[in-house]
Amino acid sequence: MSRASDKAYSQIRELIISGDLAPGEALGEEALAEMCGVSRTPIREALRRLEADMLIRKTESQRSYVSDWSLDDVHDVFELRAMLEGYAARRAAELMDDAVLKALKMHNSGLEEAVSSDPPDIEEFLARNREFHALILRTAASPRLEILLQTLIEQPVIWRTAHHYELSELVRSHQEHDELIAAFERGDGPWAEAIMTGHIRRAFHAYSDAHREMMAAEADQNKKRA
Amino acid sequence: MSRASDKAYSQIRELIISGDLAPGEALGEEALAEMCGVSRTPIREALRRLEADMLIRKTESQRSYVSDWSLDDVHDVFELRAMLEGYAARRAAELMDDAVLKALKMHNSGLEEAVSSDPPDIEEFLARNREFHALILRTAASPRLEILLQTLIEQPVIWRTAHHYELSELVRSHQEHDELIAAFERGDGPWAEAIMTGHIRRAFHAYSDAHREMMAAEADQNKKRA
DNA sequence: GCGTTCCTTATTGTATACAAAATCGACCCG
DNA sequence: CGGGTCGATTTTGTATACAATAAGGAACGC
Repeated sequence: MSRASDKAYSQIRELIISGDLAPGEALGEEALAEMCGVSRTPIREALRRLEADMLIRKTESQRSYVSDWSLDDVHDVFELRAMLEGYAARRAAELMDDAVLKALKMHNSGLEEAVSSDPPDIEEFLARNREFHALILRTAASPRLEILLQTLIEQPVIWRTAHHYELSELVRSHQEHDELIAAFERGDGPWAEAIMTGHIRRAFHAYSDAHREMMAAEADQNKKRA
Repeated sequence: MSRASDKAYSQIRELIISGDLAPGEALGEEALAEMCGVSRTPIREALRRLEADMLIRKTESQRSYVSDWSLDDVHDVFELRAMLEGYAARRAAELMDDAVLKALKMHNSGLEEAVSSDPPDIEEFLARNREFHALILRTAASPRLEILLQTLIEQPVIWRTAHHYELSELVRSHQEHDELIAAFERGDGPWAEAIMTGHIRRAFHAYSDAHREMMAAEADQNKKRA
């Protein structure tokens, strides 16, 4: 993180994920350079990486914009995640050991706490959730699978929408994690895969519902304003 | 392809895929710059892209080397390919149209010709095979799937080894393609997926056998030399 | 002889200047 | 008005110089 290009990368990345840089927004190299306090050279390197992450896109004339996502795009991503994370869970179940299992239980406890508190601590929930899934992925011991999933998981639209999930969805997530842990304890790969696939697919519908709600609320506000 | 960084990218990429740059070999930016007749700036950009393609790796101190692959790595890649290309085939079967079907048949005819000629035209076989699979992938209509598979498919170790496949393997490949086409004609997604998964998994064993042969032959030569 | 330290050298990281290309707007013509 | 062309301005691409950092090797002590 000491190199300027790394700093620029994480800085711009945060701005995109937090939504401070809105989808579709233009990203001029000069402006970013000034913002990050570095020259254009490391900015260009950061932009390349962000493009590989699919967080930005480039027009045919090489100008950079924050990626905008259609519902179809999101669906596409969830389909792939469901398959790949399911596969990861199956492999992880076969390679699971006690230390990892213990860590998973810990993350899921933290996740439950975050959900149970009033009001629910969504950020904490998301952090624990991320850790939980990352740990499973690492346990699957496939470096390429890890790389492939990275780009699918780190999607701002999805994280932002999570703040509008129903509480019941969050509780259900925690329960499914418990069931995953049970599958891991028994080393039952196919079971773990089935739970995980369902878990991700359900997450898509939770996203889809929350998204629809948000759109409706937005349209409502626009009507009032008019 | 007009930009210097693009030229550098494809030039270096070709050298890696052809094997002129051996696995493990160091890639100095200065040296590459001179070789390509451009400055280091576009070279650095090309190296980033090649790293994303997993054709090169970088040490912790940021030096670049041509990727070297263990058999485990190759196995890992084939497992993922089998799953993802299987999925692509299923989707493609559901979205197939006559034009694509015709093109697939054409490629497979070309592939058969390449196999039937004496001696078999391996380069032609590989080219047609690539086209065949690429067309299926495109028909699956999932931009992200396409991106993910790209990095798994374009692996020099695998292409190079293909030259040592048994003739019977090539014939079998052509037959499996025919079966895939039959599944596509009937729009039978699960059938297409099953064939494709098997097709890729068989390809791994063909690779593995050819690789073992090559290793044995090499060891033999070393013994003679000593 | 082995390991360590320090210095030299090679290599990568960053900044800046300039070249090439694209966008935008004014202006002109139909 | 609408459309198109040209040019000014912005933006990206490349080259080069310099700074920072890591590798390699010599000299030294143990």
